[in-house]
Amino acid sequence: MSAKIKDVAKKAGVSIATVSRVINNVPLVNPQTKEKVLQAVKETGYRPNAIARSLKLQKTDTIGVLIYDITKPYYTQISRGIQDILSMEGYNIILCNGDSNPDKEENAMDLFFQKQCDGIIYIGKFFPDNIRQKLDYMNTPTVICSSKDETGTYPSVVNSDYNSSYEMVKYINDLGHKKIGFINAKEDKSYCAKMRGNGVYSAFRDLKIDINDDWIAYGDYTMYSGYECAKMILAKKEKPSVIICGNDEMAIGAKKAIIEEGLKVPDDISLVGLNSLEMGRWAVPSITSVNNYMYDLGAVSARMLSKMISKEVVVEKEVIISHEIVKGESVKKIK
Amino acid sequence: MSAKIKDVAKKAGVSIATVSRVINNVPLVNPQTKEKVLQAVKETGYRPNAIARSLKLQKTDTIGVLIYDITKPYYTQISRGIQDILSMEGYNIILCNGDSNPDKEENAMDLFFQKQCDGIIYIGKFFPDNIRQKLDYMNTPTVICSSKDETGTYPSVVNSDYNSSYEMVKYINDLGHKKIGFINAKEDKSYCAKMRGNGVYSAFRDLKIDINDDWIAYGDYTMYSGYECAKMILAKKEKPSVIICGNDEMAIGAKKAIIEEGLKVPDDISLVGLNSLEMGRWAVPSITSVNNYMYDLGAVSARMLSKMISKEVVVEKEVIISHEIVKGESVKKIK
DNA sequence: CTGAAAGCGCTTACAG
DNA sequence: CTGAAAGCGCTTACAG
Repeated sequence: MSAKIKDVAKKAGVSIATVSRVINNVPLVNPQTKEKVLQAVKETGYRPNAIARSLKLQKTDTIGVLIYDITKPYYTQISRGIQDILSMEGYNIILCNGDSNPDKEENAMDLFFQKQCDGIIYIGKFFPDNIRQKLDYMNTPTVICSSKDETGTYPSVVNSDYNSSYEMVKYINDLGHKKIGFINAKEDKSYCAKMRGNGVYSAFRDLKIDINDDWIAYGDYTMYSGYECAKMILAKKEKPSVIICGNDEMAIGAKKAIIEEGLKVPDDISLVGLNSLEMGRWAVPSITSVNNYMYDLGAVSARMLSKMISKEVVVEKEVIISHEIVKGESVKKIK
Repeated sequence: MSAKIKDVAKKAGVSIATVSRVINNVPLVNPQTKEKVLQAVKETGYRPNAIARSLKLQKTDTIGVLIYDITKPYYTQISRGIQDILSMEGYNIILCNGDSNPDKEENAMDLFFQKQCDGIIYIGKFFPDNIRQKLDYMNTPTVICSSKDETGTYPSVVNSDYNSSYEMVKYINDLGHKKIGFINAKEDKSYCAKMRGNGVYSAFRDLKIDINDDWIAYGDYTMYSGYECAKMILAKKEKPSVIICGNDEMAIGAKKAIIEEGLKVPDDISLVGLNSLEMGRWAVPSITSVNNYMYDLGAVSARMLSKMISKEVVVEKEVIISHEIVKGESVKKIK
């Protein structure tokens, strides 16, 4: 059995109240007493039981993090940003994968509630109503990361997907591209996909770029789906001069498809992504894409949550993380 | 304020003991009483406080998972395997990144101890002595994943790195390669790197393959380091016919370097990795590598820990996960 | 079948 | 400056 506060008290010849005060650095303790206690702590190897402490204090220093799928690089980066900041601020993390599965997500919320989490970060493709309802009941400080609470109850931290996608279209248009293909993820199942779609189509409109339905396809952000979608597009009689992919995974899949068709990137077809990943930068040719600072997305969410927990006023209902176009080798200038 | 067991008891007109029995499905409760309680639970939205429960029961259903860096694909996969199994078995997870940093690792162990974790999974490049000492004191069921406790105190789950590396050398040798380069990670800082190195060099010896020091370089498992190491090797007068890379990240970096030198993979230089990743399979050309079943590595660790916690006898001191060579397009047959 | 009570390991207002 | 005691929200052996 490991040492309890009682054991330390006995060894030091004081009450458990005094031991507690020493452990928690409450001032007014006689230096000699303190010394005795510290000595007893050392001898017993005592570490306070955080569970007992939490029960008394009604706080756990634990944050529930529900993430779509830790395995996807985009989310992995976000989660690392969250973990680093939260751990710096003295919090620890219970992590669950939601997989956009309502049951898993609700179970995670119940867990966070029962575990008395001091705060919650929800990271998913979109923010569903059933989770909002749970949260309303739970009444725990919560930040929505990478999607948005449309009711405005919970603050959110998101990418500047609309703007970055718009700029990307403008960028390739400036290089002479008018025949533009677009492989996006389903826009009704993902907030990112919706915003990226909105940005792309707005730019099409403003720049008078015709939409060719033959060149539009929907994947699911995986490499394989990018490959499949590109195959479909390349099977049409006329081919686009560039394909925009909703993320770099799909761009990498599309690249493979293009090469398999005996075409070259960017000589025959240019390729861009809308969310830069390390592997996109190391691909040959490297993928021109958008750096969304995923790590910062997580870090900012964590800082915001930490403020909310300490009752600091958080005025922002929505923080939009900036972005940057990362120029790779996958785009050719036309004429 | 959310409902406590007392509120439910009052509403149902019973004692808290009875509510507790209903919640925990203790048989001998009168069906009508049970019904009343269930009704009161529903009306109040009561969820038992897991912290209070843990304090009384002296178990938290929480597992501390210390992982090297959740951001690296190899570890991400392991962590997902752990999370899926543990969550199926009713456990939740506190996750920390160790970064091979002794302070971070020790802090994580203290956290797991104070949070009264029922079990621990340690996933690092190697298993350091300071952590073993902490664990000895903590006396918590622990599994070491992807490295090994050389003292044999804690069971470990590892890849078959020695065998897979040996086989890989044999495979390329069978294809006619005798001039073999090797980019590994530092063998004294990582158990995997050591075993992979041992396998490669044993095969060199058995197959009478000469080691050319010009073709040996040490990276750190990142793409960039693979790139740098390959550049170094390619700068020598004579070039190898194939380069073995300790993992696929380094292989992808090396590929970039080879192409930048105006050479082709596999026509001029073949390339293999020793740990297959999805991105390696989608690279062009795809990387011949070893599938180490990283997800299973995590899953098996989790199952083993779960058994240990429920006092089932775990006889294995070491589980070695099998592997499979994944043939890609990055190796040419010579003559 | 059900309730009163002890106790899990802490913290802290209250007295001294 | 220090200690006795209450209490955080549960579970369960004990009585009835």
